[in-house]
Amino acid sequence: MLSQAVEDYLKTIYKLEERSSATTNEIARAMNVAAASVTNMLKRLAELKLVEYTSHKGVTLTEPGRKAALEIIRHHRLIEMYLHEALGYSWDKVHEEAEHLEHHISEEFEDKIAEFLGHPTHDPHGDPIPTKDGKLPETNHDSLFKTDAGQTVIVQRVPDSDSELLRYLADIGLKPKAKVEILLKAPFNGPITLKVAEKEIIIGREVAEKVFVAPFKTETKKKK
Amino acid sequence: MLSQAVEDYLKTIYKLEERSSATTNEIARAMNVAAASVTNMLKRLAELKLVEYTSHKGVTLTEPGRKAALEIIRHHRLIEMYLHEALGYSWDKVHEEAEHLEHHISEEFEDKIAEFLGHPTHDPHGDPIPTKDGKLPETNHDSLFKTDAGQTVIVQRVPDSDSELLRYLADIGLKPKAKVEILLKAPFNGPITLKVAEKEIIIGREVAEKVFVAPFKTETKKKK
DNA sequence: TTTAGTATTTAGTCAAGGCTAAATTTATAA
DNA sequence: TTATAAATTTAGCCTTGACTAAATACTAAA
Repeated sequence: MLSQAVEDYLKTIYKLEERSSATTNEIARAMNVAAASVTNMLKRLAELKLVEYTSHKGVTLTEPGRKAALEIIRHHRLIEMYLHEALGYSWDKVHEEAEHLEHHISEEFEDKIAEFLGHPTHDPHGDPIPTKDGKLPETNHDSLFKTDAGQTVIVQRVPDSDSELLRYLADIGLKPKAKVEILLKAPFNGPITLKVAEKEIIIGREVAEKVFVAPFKTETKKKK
Repeated sequence: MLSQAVEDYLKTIYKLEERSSATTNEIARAMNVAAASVTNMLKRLAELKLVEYTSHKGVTLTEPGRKAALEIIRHHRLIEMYLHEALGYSWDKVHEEAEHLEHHISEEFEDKIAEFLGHPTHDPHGDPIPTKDGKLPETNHDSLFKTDAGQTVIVQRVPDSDSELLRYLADIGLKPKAKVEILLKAPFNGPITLKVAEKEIIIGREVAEKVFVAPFKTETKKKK
């Protein structure tokens, strides 16, 4: 069994690899530990064959490393969903609890809650839940910030770990599946005016960059 | 926050104190660690003011130590109940999962599952669940082994950690709340014949010593 | 009260994971 | 190409919790 620390490193590396590549410093920053600690751990992970490590060049996950990372991510997102759906946690509180529990549940627990939830594909923040055999749908949504005025979109995903942001987003209705019309974008990366649930709201760049959306398609119903 | 190791020691000490007193060797045996490791830990626990430690004399929990132990036990038993009731775990599997989870849930989680369960007083094995303010009802039941033939009793409690035994007990109907008539006790600590749910069953000493019961009272209904 | 046996503690190790400070490597800009 | 900055690694240290082997303390029986 992998230690919690090892699991946390793998998860972090996985997420960094998604965006670009995982270097010592980036891992250190993401995990809030000293760079020297990371170097140590990377050597150990390499010995465990969980990563490919080249000194001064960063790391990449091996196949077993990737599998392990996805397993933890599956735990995390299933637990978030379970806390929200079964225990009535608000969506800004699920991340922290899941952050601990993800390392300590058994396969049986995982299966039982997945079953209970009807094998969900996404967590409450719109993040996809890896399948048990380690598959994760490709998702590559644009942020609200990059979307042009005049478009109508559906919110797909928001960040999961910033409670304050999540409370704000819930407040203004920017939750996954919400329909959003982009009314106006002020020049020079200024505020964006949206219509959400019949209400007009104005958000700034910082928030707009963190809300990911996909185009709304009217004729999504396939009536054959 | 206390480490998992510290919590496990406190829990073990608490349970040993219930039966008699907690000595280095007994703790070592109960936890499956070397006695020297226990000595080390006892010194640390004493520094943390969680136990009173006198060299060569064993330990007793201080008030904060007792509180902490009861909190873990509350977690454990609530989780067992939750796994059983909400997730359909069989009663022989709840202990092991709870053994891990008990260290990693938040106050909020504790409260949410207690709420969900309607603030239960006992876990699936009949062990009492400490209240949030650290109260635990006195329980001092006799075992089936110590009960005389001819008596009718109600099962109160069975051990929680022996899966095989639990499966056997479930099989023959010896679960908490079951009504049991003691038909016959063979001499020289021999087999005991019981009537449980209209069926006659025969159990040996080893099992009888592990099932705790209280006298059945017909007129328990207080109709004023 | 001596002695054997048992319980306990001491001493010294080890691995995991963290840290800081110093050294080194790589990258960049003049 | 060379100086400097930034990234990374090395070296050495710390704490937690485990271990074994050796020393010591307690207890009970002769």
